Amino acid sequence: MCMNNSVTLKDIAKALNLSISTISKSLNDSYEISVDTKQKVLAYAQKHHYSPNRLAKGLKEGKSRSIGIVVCSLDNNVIAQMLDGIDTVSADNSYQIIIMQSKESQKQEAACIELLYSGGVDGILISPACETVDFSYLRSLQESGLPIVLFDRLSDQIDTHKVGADNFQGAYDATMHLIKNGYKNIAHLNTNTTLSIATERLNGYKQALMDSEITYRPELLRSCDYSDTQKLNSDLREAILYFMSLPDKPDAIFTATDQISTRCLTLLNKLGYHIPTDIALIGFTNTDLAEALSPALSTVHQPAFEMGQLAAKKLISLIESKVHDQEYETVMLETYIQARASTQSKD
Amino acid sequence: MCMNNSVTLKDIAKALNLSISTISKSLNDSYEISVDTKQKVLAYAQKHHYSPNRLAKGLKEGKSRSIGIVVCSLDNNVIAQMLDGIDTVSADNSYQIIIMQSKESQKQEAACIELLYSGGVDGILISPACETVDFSYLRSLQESGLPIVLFDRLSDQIDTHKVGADNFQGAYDATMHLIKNGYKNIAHLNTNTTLSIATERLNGYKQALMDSEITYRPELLRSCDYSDTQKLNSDLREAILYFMSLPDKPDAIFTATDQISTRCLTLLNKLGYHIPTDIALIGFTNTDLAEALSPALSTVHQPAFEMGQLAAKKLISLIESKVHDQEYETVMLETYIQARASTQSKD
DNA sequence: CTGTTAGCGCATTCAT
DNA sequence: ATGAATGCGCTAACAG
Repeated sequence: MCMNNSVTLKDIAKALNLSISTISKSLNDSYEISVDTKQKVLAYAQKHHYSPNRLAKGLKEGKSRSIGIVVCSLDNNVIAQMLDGIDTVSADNSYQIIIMQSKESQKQEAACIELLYSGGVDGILISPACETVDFSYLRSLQESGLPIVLFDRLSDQIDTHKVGADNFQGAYDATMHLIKNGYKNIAHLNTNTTLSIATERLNGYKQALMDSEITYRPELLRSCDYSDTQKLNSDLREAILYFMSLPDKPDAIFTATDQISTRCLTLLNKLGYHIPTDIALIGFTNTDLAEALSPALSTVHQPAFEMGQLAAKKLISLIESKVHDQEYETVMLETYIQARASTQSKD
Repeated sequence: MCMNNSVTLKDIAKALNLSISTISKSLNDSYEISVDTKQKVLAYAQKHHYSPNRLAKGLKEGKSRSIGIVVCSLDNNVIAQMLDGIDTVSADNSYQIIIMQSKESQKQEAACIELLYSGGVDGILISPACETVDFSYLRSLQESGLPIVLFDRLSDQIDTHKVGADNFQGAYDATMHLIKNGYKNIAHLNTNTTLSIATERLNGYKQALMDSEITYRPELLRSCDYSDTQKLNSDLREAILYFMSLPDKPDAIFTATDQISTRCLTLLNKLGYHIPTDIALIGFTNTDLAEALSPALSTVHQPAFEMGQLAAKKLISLIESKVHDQEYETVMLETYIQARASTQSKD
């Protein structure tokens, strides 16, 4: 009987009057064991619900068949979809997933990583906290042999496999969509973080303007504090009021994140602006409810589930490859635009 | 160096020319060790980022300081909030959480539980799959000493701590809210599952009708298949069309789950019905976007985060209590009604 | 074909 | 105050 009273090899050995290693080999279908013995052992094991102790196995084999995941938050639409993708692949490959939240704090993130590392995970999947600028700890773990894959929020501070969305293109497409639909004065709401996804989305926006020969107006860009919902809401509110107070006010807004997109819509409604006649709106978001919103919201959709799947696949391949000399690659999955009423053509 | 190249007791012992047990005792601040030695050991350990191997520790101590969680799906608003609550409490108490999805399949759920059990988790938090009717496996684990707590979806097939929402009252309040606002012909959309939360919500609805002296009309109750989104959508569509074709058609719908509520709203809009003039709508859902929907959706809100927190607390107390003779209790957390445009008063 | 032994990293009991 | 020895459950090298 082991820690949780389950049957162990020893128990079976005793019951069957065989040695522990014979049992182990039988259960692992070793060629050394006679068919007869194997059957006896297997039968007993099944009858008594034997299942190997993963802790012991992990300790012995130097791995735990578990993957550590660090995300900023669990209560988040897009992240939930990514986790779902990660879990699908992990489960298929018999890896358990251990999930931890950084809550956007670099310090807490480090604690998560440390805990996962000492917990003996075989690898780590991480979407860094927006605070995180220092990747030296992660790098040091990597150098000592721990496979790491970045997903969603990427960074060039560490050399490894990375799986994200093509944020530049997504932002470019969204802005172009607005322009094609007759909107020329396009504001942009982004986060005040240094995350690459923020910069890429901003750059996509700028490039679309440039390609359309629309002058970029710095006053139409506002960066909002992401630290908490309260602060985000007040920043957004302020930004919107500012935009609408401009002499040459915008006729459309492109929003850079799930949170910002949906909250912006809510705020515009609350402030009494009519979408899209007063102002059009398109934003990054994965919510299923986009079409049920008032008005139906045009969105840039990220392949979140697929990102999770691919990131998990990359990590598992890293874990299971003996030679660690594969070229690291960065994959950017395509986003797509879902046009709805909030960006109805002006014509 | 252990499995992931981290420093072990042995390494420190060798480096400091001391025995392993001295190192172990120093790090555990044993009274047997001199202050001098302790300091030396501690200094070395910190410098080299020693962290105990959880696998080894778990194997030795017969526990892993980890909690297994089984939910039907990760990609779900309400569940994400519950997981967030669970994680908060778990992290505070230095427990890692291992999350698995049953995808509503009893078979897969059993596999999850087995995996968690053999993984040496100290306890299991489970919200059973809607397919699950047989709790004997879970009971047998419990009998062999594994602490188990049910949350959200409860069952009387197993005797343990249970944390859920007061579904009866929530449904009662929602129905009463409709009645007070002048709606008398109230339809109800529920799942076709045998889950107690489904029955409780149905009973709350019925009781409210009864208390208001409104006759319950069986034709105004439809149960939809929950097996997949496709099926759910088509069932809902059919149900709505059926309701609206009735000679004495309903003037309001009360929906029993997050999925049903939001999809029902989307479908009503698509089918061209105006809410609430053609038909009012209130439902269980926790989405932040309720007020941004078209129209703003009245909801029954569940304290999902708190449910998660409380369930985790209960489980940890079960794990850490030496004597397993505490009385099991079932806690039902209060829901609350958020009234919005979709149930505007008829007057 | 089966059994013995060793060792993964740790805590702990029992010497010294 | 320190160290040697044991065992948690498992696999694997080696012996018989």
